[in-house]
Amino acid sequence: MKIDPDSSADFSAQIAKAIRDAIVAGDLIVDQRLPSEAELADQFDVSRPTVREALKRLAAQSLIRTQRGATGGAFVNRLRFEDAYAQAVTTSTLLLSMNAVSFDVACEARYALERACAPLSATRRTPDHLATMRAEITRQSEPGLSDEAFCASDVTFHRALVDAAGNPMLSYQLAGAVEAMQPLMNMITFTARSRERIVMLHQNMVSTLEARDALGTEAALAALESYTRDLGHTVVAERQQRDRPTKGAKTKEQSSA
Amino acid sequence: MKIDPDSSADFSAQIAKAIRDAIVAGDLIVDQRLPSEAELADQFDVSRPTVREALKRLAAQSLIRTQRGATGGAFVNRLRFEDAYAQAVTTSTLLLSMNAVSFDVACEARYALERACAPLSATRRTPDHLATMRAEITRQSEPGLSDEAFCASDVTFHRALVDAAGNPMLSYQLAGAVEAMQPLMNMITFTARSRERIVMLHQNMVSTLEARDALGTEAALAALESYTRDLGHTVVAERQQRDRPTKGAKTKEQSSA
DNA sequence: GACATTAAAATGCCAGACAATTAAAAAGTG
DNA sequence: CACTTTTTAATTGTCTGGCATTTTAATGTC
Repeated sequence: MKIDPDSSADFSAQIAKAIRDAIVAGDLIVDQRLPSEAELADQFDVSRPTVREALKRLAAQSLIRTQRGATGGAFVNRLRFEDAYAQAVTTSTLLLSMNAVSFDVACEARYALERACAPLSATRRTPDHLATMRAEITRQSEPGLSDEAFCASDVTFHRALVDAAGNPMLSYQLAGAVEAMQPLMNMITFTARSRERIVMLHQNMVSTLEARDALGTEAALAALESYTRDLGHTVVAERQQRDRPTKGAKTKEQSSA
Repeated sequence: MKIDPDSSADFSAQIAKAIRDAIVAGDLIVDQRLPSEAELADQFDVSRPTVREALKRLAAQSLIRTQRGATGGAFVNRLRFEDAYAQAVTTSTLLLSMNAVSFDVACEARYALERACAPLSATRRTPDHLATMRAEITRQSEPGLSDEAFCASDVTFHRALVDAAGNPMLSYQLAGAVEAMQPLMNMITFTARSRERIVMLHQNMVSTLEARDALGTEAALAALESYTRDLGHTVVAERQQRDRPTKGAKTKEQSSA
């Protein structure tokens, strides 16, 4: 293993890339121990702090884990779906908040993906999934429920719908989309939405799932999307009406809380 | 800002988390300069190398960028879709190769997601998208094309299909799924597949897109999925027949190259 | 005013050291 | 011999201090 001193990239970035490539290529397999930091420093001909910076980069991506002690060291980590969720949610959240993605676009993406699960979920849903969804519907019907709790319950409900598809890869891809949307949806719609209507649509979804009616589930999701996007338009329109009269200020509908 | 010396996590992990949370929460906005490493070391009451490790963790996630020189430092990075692609592809690739995800499951997830784009793509596709797809079909028809080049062209084709939906969030979510599948699909199907058939299905897709026939596009995708999964089953069956006669070994159909 | 020089600030990198942790080896003990 | 305790070695985590490099700003000179 060698690195290029003339490269524009930092040593630590180059070393991280070399190790990452080795992992992706399968040259380093799961649970395999990497050389110690001192050995790596020798191999790459850099100092130990530089190696450490490289290892921290990989740790940030959950590609390795480190253990202290005599038999410790850095080990290739088995990347689990749960580990990948958190990163996907953070990334999606920042993509949404930093790129002026409109509520409409985010909403469309989310429901398009979710509808992709519907046929599979209708086929494979188990009683457990239905029970989870029903429990969340019950929760959503409680009068004293806070807005935060309602939204959290909403996420759990939709996660169950996605998980019912029985495809972990699909669940992973959707986790980011669904969870990242939550703060955005909170902010836009919690002032205006009708919980009764949402609960009704959720009930509709569970019924169609129980009947293994894929088209019905898709239709219910489409209805929920339509309602949510209408809400978004209404809120945006209200804001424009409220903000515009005073001045012609260019108000970006960008969230930052 | 403070960190907990009793926590099980490393200082650098805690510091990275604190800064990451501040970015996600919007307390640090895009292009804002973080305090210098020395100042951060003072604030968190740790040494500079520890701060540096934390910053490298954030850099690995493209959350910050660093600049040298007098006005240099660490700046909050605007996370772009392109930056997020690479991470998503790496993560998806490793998820597939490390979690014994079967070809069938991966394939199902990929085409489910892709079908989710079909209605949008059929509505919004531009002549540019159609031209890109046609160019790739032409390329895929060249007799001397290598397997690698054929697969790369296949990815480009499907990327165009996804991009035609005109939703960057959707494109981002699908980039990982489509590109991560490439190595897996290569390995499984390149021995057995019929390029003519794939080209035919691709042509079918372009035609239906041009006609803005959403259902037709979905059907073409479903046909391609069906063909691909059949191929996968055939290859797996052949392998089992080849491997089993010698011994009753439990051969995991797991890729690692 | 234009250009060269210098200074300052910041990251990138290094050497060496010590602390903390962990497991294995060694020693002791009944 | 079996068991417990102690020691030792390996490894990561962290700190101190320093030097090199890069970039901008200020300063001086003609």
